[in-house]
Amino acid sequence: MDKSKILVVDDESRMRKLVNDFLSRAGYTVLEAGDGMQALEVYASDKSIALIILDVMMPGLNGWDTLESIREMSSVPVIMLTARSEEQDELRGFKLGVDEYITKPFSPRILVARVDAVLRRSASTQSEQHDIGGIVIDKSAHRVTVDGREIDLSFKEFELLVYFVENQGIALSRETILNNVWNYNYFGDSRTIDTHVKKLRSKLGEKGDYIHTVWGMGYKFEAVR
Amino acid sequence: MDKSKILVVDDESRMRKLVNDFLSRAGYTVLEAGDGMQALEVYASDKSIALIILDVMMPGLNGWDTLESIREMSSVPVIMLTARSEEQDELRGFKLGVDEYITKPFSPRILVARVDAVLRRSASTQSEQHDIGGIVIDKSAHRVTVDGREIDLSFKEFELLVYFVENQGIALSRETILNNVWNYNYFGDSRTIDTHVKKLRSKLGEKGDYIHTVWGMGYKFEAVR
DNA sequence: TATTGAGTGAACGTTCTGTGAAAACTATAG
DNA sequence: CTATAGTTTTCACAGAACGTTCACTCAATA
Repeated sequence: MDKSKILVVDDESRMRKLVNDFLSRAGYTVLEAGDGMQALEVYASDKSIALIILDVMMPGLNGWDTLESIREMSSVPVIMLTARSEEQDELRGFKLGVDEYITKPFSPRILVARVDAVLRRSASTQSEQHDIGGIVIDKSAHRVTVDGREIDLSFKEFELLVYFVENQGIALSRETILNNVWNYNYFGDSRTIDTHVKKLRSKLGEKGDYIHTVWGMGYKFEAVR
Repeated sequence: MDKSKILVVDDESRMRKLVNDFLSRAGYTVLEAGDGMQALEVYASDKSIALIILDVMMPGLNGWDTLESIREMSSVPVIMLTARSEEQDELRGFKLGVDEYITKPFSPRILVARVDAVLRRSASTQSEQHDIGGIVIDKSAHRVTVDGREIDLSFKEFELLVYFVENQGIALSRETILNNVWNYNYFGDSRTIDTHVKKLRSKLGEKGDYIHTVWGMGYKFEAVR
């Protein structure tokens, strides 16, 4: 399968770059537009774009107006970026066929997960499930079973485990983990990861040592002892 | 099974588009007509249409007159779209074989559910019924029994329960629930869901904990403790 | 052995959920 | 049209679950 093309529309270049980074790393091809007009031009000249991520609050053509114009030419999937404080104009969104909302600030993991989900949905209707060495993760049900036994994970623990599993065999620094599982504007102590790892390990029982410590570096998930 | 073809008749293009969107996403093929005359033409030239959704209030031929003409050529299933204020001419509808009414505003869930129901009914004479772990839901009778004992649910409680049951095992955010169970133009507090969940849980008795809280996320229905 | 990093349990502050009651809204009957 | 009962929504508070930090201990490296 080839990489899907995604158009990111935001007036803040910092935000565009950020989203671009995350999506590029997730294997997508990313195009950027700094305002609504530019977005329309870009999309008009390249209808192979699979998904558009639209910031709501922009000078000139705002996200909604831009979307309205886009809808005149296509029903391409759209994700709206909103600030927490901004009211989500759900009615408008619904009518215009918004597929998802992402509230700033968001974690890269969530961004990528939503993008994946929307693209998957637009392709087919399939439920995402991982199964690694006896650990079964059902993302849609937000459920994890170890050797058939369901275990109870908190939100962050779940997010962290999913991140580990989706990056099996790769040594991940605390920095990297923080950047991907936590919000991009998180500035806390990276040792908080240790605490979550501890809890994860204990909740995973004997499968807990699939989470390997890479001394002086970080952690690595691998389904072996 | 191939997609059923549905003809949507409404003078407001926005409304047509909206209904089209919802139904397309649900996997139906949608045709549109902007007035009664056009509807008659479209239907006359394509009798493979499985269902017609008719707005009552239209300039020119109104919904009723249009339906009358349609009935001269076919007994195709029909759903009438009415505004809350408009009186539902039930007698007339009954005589003309109206299958369902949908009152504006409606939620996507209701639209798709009614369409599904009508088409299913028109295919076989089966009444829609769920039976999950002792909870029996008769959708057409709008009745719920728990371990054989009938319980009394309000409209919203019923809708919510049905939505949960039809999405078993999936963690549903409040956002998602609001979008699907409430009207598309609902702007309220998502905590209202908590209140309904509370009442549902208590009315379901010990089966109440089939509704699981997914902390930091939403709720999930699962017929286990 | 000295130094640096990791494991751990407890404590704290934060965020989210459960809940009852009040308010707003609807439908119904008089 | 008004009163009334029932339903839905909002609100505020209490309590639970969670995320984070900290101080300490233990382990790895050189």
